[in-house]
Amino acid sequence: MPAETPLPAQYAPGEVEQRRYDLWVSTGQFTAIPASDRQPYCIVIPPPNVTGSLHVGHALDHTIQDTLVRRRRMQGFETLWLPGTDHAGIATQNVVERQLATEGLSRHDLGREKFVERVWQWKAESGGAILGQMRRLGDSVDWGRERFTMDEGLSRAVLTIFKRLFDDGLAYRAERIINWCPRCLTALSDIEVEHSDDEGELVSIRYGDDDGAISPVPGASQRAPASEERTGGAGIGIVVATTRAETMLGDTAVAVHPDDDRYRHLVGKEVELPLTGRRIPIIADAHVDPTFGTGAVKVTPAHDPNDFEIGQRHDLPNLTILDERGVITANGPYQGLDRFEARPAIVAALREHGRVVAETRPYVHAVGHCSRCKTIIEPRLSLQWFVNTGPLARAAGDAVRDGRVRIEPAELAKRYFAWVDNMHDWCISRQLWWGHRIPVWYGPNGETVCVGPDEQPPTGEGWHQDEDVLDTWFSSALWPFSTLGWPDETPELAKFYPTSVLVTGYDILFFWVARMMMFGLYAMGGQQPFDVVALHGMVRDQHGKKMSKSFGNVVDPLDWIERFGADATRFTLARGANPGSDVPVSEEWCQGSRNFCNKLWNATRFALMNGATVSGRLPGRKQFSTIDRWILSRLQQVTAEVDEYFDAFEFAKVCDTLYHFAWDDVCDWYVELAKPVLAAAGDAATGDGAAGDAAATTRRVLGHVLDQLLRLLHPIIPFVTDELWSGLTGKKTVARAPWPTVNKSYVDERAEATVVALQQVVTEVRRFRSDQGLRPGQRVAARLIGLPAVGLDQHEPLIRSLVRLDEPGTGFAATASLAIAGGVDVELDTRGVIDVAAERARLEKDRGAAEKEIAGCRAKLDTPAFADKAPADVVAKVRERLAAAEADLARVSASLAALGV
RNA sequence: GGGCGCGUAGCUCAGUGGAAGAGCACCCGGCUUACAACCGGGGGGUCGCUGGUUCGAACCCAGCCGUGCCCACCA
Repeated sequence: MPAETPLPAQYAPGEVEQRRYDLWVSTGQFTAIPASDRQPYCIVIPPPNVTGSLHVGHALDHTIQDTLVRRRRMQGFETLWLPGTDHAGIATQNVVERQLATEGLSRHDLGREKFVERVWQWKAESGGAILGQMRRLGDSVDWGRERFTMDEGLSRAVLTIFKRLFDDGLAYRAERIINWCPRCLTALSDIEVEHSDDEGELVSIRYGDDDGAISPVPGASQRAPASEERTGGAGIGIVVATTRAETMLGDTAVAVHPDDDRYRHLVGKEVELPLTGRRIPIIADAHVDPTFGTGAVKVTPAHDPNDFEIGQRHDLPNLTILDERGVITANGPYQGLDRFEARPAIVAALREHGRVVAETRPYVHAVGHCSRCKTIIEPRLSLQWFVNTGPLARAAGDAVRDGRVRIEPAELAKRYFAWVDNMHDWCISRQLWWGHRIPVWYGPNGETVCVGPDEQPPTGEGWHQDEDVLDTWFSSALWPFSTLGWPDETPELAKFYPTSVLVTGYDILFFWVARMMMFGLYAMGGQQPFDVVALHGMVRDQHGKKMSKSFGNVVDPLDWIERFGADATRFTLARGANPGSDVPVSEEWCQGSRNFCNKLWNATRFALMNGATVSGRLPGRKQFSTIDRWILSRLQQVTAEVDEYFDAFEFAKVCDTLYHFAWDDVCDWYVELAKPVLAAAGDAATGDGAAGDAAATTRRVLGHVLDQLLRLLHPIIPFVTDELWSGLTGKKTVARAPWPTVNKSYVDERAEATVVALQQVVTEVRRFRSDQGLRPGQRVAARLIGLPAVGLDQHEPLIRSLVRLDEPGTGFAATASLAIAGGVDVELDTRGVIDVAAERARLEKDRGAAEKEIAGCRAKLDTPAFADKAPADVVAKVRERLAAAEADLARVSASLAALGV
């Protein structure tokens, strides 16, 4: 008799999720204990911006991390998943500045101190919303160890490392050309600049005297014979090409290649700069590409990085003609114009003076934009702090090269090397107020003092601190050890550093991963910050398109959690997560995941209604039916595969394997095959010993398989599995239940082969029934032939029960014959119901397939080289296939004949 | 300009030397009391193109076509 079950027929995630999460936290499931003697496993979360909310990219990133951590926890590791947020310099400052703007205020109205106070206030009130959202997703982070990149401890870490870099000469201040955002009004590092191919206008301008002018080379990039380019005039003139005409106001030279014969005679002379009357030298520098344009370059050291370098080499003056907002400061008619207003104005003026040679032409070239606000970057000469990345980057590259750190997938290591091996110095100062202020004081007599965390800054007349703050990625780079207590020697640091794995999207390989490597190795005496970098892709829509608001294809994970459940959301993401590749998702797929959760729910519900048991040892081998041995064998195989895929970060395959095992093997076959066994015991309620024992064994095996399956799925879909597992076992939570291990003694290939044969028989009969249009309830008399040969003699009643075949009674007459692989034949008596045309079509299809197979096998075997060179097992396999196909053909032909055609 | 991928069923993707696979979508039949968020059955692909290597190629090699991404200081 099926027992009553407390479970409703459908899984309702909402209430379960909240209850389970509270239970996990209140019972300390996520709390790490540094003093334990368990093996450590640690992941530090990529700290989301404190301004952020949980988007689908976080959901993917967190699902992967949570899955890894939960599995390790079940495996008995001392696990720590450390949560926290990033102060996100520009982003946060912008948020608060916008808020101020609604009050008609700017940050300057408040002043630095008040403004920073205001940001902290904002953070206290509305920052970190994402942390609450992480609970919805089920993140098993240790909430007792939450950190913030500007909290006291981390600030101390920042000051400590800065001081060390300064003392080692690796942090330095210099006047350089940096990337400047004229809207954000701050310097940016190279990676905060995004390049795009924009269309500009290449203008050729003649500098100097008319008669000395040299025309641009026809075809622009062809080098023309030098002799023809020479002009004999006494005046000096030269033609340069530029896309940024306004910068000519800041030119301090014209450069040509030293070996360029066209210009050799001009080097060392001066030309007059149009519109200004200034005279500037013509210099020779190897940087100039003689094949580009005219082979002569205007040099603007204060507004172009290359020109700056040239200027340094030739001791040219740096003439700044733009202010921090990109407005012309040079005296003259253009003063006060924006750079993009000045450009056409200057081209027009040059044209008026007859200085524009030939026509201007459209020119597509890479233009840098601010990654935050998309404003076009203005290279700007200014005094900034830099990190000399040379030795740090080399160490960061070596740690991967020598295998101490593994990048997964390995192909992305190439990108990593390309970057760390060609890194420029890192500009770390930002002209912002929100962030770690640079701990350097300048004295009245030009002194520069870097003040460590435990030192007092110099006092007295004329001393002042550097106004700038550090790049937000500076503190992020310390995250793997600063969060564990560095620079103190804490138990956490001793236990959990190096961290085990760093999970993040490949898009911040450069921003973050490489820098953590540099600083981790530097601060921790050459110890890497993590052993493995597991990179995942970007979440995309079901057509592989990037998610964007303008496309309207953005998925809100909280919406999915609300409608389909956190587990369904997680499963959908994990199911698409192949290492390093992008993850397509769609609402339909999330529905499918929800359905899967519901399937598990109902399978467990069935088990509970039928008294499945989970306690005590499994019965001895002799008690198992072939079906029991099959499912237990499959379980071992699945457990092994899942472990293998987990270790390779192949989450998609973990999901796929468990999905099919759960749905196909457990639900569609094992449970269906268990029903008659359980029903037989029910029929013999008065106590048929054999049927009762078989049912008890089935209950125990079903309970065991579900118990193990729920454990295997728990890291991916923690909520539903925990609810079901605790219902099944009566225990509180599966969170720390031992992870399943493979028991090889349960591997049983014969049982697997037998059940495959059973499935073939059943499927074939079902196909026949379907083709014949037989009602599900309609019973047909049949004779099953050849079952013993495939080990199915014991299971004939089971098969009959599954496909509703009666024993061949008196008057049985075979009217159809199903030839099934392995020599099994099912003869059916379908008098009165058979559809001759349908049956003929079915058989002819089978005949065609058999004939094709035979032809294929023969062709192979008749190739002499095949027999000679192919391995014996391959040849044998083909012979087997041929024999089977020939047998099939014979049976099908006989059936067709019997059909009376 | 340099580098790295990818092209397999309508869609998204597995498969990387020996019989073309999955999920979803589609078609047919079913409320068979765990589940209609389900069950059973089915159709559908010269594996981008062209050559080559091999007894054998979706898989290895070359070229081409298409497509995506990353890096980049050619004015």
